[in-house]
Amino acid sequence: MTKKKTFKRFLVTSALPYANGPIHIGHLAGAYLPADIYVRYKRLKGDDVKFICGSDEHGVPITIRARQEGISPQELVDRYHNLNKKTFEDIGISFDIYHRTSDPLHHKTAQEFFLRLYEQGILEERETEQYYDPEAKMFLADRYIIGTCPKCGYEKAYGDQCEKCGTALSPDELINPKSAITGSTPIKKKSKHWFFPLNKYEGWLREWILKEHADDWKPNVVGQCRSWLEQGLKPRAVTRDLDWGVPVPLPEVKGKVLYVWFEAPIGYISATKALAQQKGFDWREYWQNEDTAVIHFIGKDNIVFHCIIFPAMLKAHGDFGLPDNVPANEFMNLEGDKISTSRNWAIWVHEYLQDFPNEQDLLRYVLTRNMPELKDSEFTWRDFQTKVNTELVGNLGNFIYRSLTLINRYFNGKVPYYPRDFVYNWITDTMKAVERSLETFRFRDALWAVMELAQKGNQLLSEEEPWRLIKDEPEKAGQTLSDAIQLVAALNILMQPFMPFTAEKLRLILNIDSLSWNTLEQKPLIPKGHKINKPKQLFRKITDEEVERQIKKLKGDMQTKEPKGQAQKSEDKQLIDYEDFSKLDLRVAKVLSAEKHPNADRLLVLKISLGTEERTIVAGIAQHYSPDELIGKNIIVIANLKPRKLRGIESQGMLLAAHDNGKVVLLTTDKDVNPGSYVS
RNA sequence: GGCGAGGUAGCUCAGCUGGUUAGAGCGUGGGAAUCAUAAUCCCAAGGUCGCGGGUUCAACUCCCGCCCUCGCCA
Repeated sequence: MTKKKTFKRFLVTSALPYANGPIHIGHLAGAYLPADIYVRYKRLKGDDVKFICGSDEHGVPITIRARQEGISPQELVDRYHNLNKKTFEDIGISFDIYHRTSDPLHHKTAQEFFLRLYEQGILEERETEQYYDPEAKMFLADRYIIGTCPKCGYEKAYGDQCEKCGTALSPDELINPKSAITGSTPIKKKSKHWFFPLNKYEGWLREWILKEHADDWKPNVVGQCRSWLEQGLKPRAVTRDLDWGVPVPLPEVKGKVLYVWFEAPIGYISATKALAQQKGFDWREYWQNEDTAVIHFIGKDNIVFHCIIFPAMLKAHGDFGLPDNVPANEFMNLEGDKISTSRNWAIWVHEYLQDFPNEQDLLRYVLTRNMPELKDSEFTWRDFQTKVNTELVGNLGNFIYRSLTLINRYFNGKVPYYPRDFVYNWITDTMKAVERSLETFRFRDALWAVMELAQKGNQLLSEEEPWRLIKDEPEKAGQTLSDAIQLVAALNILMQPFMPFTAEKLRLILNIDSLSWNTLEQKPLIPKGHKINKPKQLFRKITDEEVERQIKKLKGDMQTKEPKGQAQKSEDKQLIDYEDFSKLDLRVAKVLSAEKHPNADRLLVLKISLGTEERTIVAGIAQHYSPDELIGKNIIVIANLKPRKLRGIESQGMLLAAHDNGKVVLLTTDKDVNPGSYVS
């Protein structure tokens, strides 16, 4: 924050989620939760803020997916638009509007934007030659062309890259190219397109990002932009040949739409317009007025679009302001692995809401505590449990509950005295710390400052022991509890942006209605004589069983997916010669001992005998076999596999097992044979 | 391969523009307390700050090289 500008209005956006799948915790922690916290805070302060989002519904992946499922693209996006809209509502992401890019208003807005650039002569017209699938009647993006890799001979290389040998390819290099969609042979076809000359904005972008925003944007954001700018910007096609999307608004043009990268971010503008229509304000105040701060919350994969491409578009258009900040987060990993939609390695938010009904704030809390603000972070169910049980239940919930219980018991629910001065100091210090952190997008720090206030409350109670004072010096006990309830009231306001559901519950218990941020400076927050309601627990503990069930669900989901992939792979496997097979040294081994791997849930460490020698092997079968039932068994191992460390323990071989729909069954011998016997 | 971000206590993470004994939470060990969902409070132990050089009176913090992770690009 180099210069503190004061803004009259805030326009906050979260990345438009692509409407071909549900929302997972990585999305939430990256772009939605931080934005929501920020917006809720701004609203509490009484600032004028609009929170904008919506579904991104165009593009090739959606058409492919719809084709696979035998439904129309519109049906597909309807499904995920509705699901995601509801998911966001249920988890408490308080968008002022959740719009969608298939809406006519967006089509119109995007087309007008295009025409403005077109009429100003900014767009460059070019004719290109591309592959075309005559059966599907569509042009093919590089990755939808499959053929034989000229380098390694792999038959299923993509038009942009061979996954086998890793070489970058162009579709022209592929031998025997086929359409990935219909399998037919694509033909070359000429097509006319319009390009946006990004290169012309390079100098301006350098100045704007690397100089003006070098200090107030996050280092990962500036760094990523620098990376792009150093490599040089090139003109980018604004249009493409496709029938699903925003049609190019030129009379002679048919079968072309605006490219998603161009049209989707305009969705922020369309959504604002839609909201303005509903609420009756002028949308231009939020996009075309210097007094408005535009803030885009996104994940790190989206930096280039929000910091380089979209600003260049806005600049080219001429009427728009530019984003003031783009606080991109890094990624959240899950149980030691990257979140992956295709492998189903994810916690889907709508499923969390089913498994933990009315416990939105537990997830919101843990995701915020571990938000990937500065680097990739890690979510585990164990950690979820620990944080909920120790911090939410043990610290925050406990302080509030014991304070209210005591005041209820000893003073009939009435606040007996006015607080002492130090309480006001604690509260204003916390308020300032939270403000400072939130204004600089340090959500974890902000939340922690709140939790520290609760801890101070616990310390106060421990030191002064009102339950003891009540016997001989009841007025002192009353003083302590009057202090405590001020802290509870402050916490109620402070937690509001992070845990709105809990804040609402607590508000009812406290029997208060004023919730504005300014109340934190009010003396007292709750007056003497105020009557509170009977307290209830705000949080509950997460049990070991719940954690285990979730972990099992996560891993099970993945396993049920695997067989499919493996079956497909086995069809892909090429025929081999006997020499290839004879390279394998397969042997019978006897299991001497087995124990759990100290650092991995899924691994067992086996000591085996090969007759002449003993070996250690590490096998991923802990979920299917207990160590005890393995001892003494004959198993089949590959004895000449290169040794490899698995979670710190070297595995000197590999055992064989059959895989069936998530079941794993060891191979063994029909009759007993000596350890070390060859298998062929 | 190029560029960017990161590699800090057992785990999850903070450490601004270089400056006294590198921090927090959890976990671990010990103690106090019993109002509170065996929750709370106090104390302690735990780190070659990825590796190797260099600049400096002084580097986790700057420079160079290397290794590893993630991302973007080709």
